[in-house]
Amino acid sequence: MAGLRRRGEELEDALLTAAWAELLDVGYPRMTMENVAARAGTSKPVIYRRWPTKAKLVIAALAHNLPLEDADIDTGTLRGDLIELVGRGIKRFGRVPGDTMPGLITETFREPEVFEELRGRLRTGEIIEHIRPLLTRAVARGELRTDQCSDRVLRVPFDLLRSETLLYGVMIDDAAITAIIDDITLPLYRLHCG
Amino acid sequence: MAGLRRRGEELEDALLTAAWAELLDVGYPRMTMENVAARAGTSKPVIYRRWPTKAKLVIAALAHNLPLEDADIDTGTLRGDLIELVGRGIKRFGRVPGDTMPGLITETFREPEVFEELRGRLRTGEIIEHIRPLLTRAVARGELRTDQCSDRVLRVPFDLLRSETLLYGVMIDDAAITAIIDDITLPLYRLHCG
DNA sequence: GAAATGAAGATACGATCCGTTTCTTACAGT
DNA sequence: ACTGTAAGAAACGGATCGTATCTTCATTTC
Repeated sequence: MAGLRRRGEELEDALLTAAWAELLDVGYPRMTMENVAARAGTSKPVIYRRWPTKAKLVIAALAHNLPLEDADIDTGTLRGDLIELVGRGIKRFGRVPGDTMPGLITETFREPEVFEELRGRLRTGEIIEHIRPLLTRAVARGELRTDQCSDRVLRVPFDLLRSETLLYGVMIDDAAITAIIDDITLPLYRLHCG
Repeated sequence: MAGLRRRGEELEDALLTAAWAELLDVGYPRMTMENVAARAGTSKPVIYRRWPTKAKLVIAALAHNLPLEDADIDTGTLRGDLIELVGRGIKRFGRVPGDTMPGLITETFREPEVFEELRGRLRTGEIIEHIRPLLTRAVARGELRTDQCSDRVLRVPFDLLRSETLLYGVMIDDAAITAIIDDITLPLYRLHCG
């Protein structure tokens, strides 16, 4: 219309940003492809040429707008490191509308490929690789004896937080975090690695 | 049409049973009110006269088809009791299609009233009241010193199982259960109540 | 610089499904 | 038998997904 036609990365950025804004504004179920297109100043087919479904668009928007800050954590104590790591996780996911993950899980449940992609982003792989370095450093400091323990034990703080996030809404305050770390996670780690 | 018109409880049972069967067959997102009505041998308005939304129908169907067996558990040890309790939980939720809970959460997120109802069924109330008696009995036997500990600690086994169920599908084997009980739950309970 | 290629953007469409409305007809209580 | 309430059938409006069509611009290629 205005003789200005975006292409490539510029257009893609606009779409993912629009999708993210729409998600924040109205939540997953009320986010429509039509509105995302309108917000990006374009039309639906432009979206569908890139992402075949709403679920895949949202997954792409998540990755685009919630980059993993893999910055090293080193507060000097295992407790401090854990609180920092979990806090970042909360801050990161706190920005995701609470209905997004359930929405994605529901929609992709019957599509193994997309569901796998989603699981991969939440599951062991990513999370464990963030926790284990903290343990290793704690061992180096003498706080623990070994960093060898099962993934299931390592995952505990994140599994608990995810459970609370999904069920109780997104708001998790500092008291909840310290409770999960001090009352549950640290004792477990000490038991298994101390 | 055939001159046979059901009423009251009989009809309601047929509807809830049909909803449950439909849920098992095709999962939450593909379950339609139309098909539920057809399966029950009736029509949509009959459903909508009882439950105003799909979400409420499904919640009712869950309650109808997954009765809480509140039968007392007393295996003689806290470990045995916990494994039994968790096992029942798994058997119970293992029959719920994996996409049902996320589907309900997604759809009811913007409807505080229904969402509250759903939370109430999963959260503290129900679950805690099932775990605490086991603790009390363990105290009576001398296995623990007190049954006073935070709800969050008590909930741990169920939160972990829910997390695994949501992310990894419904299949949770006995090894996972005993790992959650022996490596995580019991040590925590002993720490906080021993 | 002109032609060819390919994607942008607008519009409209088919399909599905929710929840509602309307209307007829059977059953229950009096 | 009479009457009111709810069952059941059918059709509708609205939203939204994903697709198809067609024109128009921009980039690439000669």
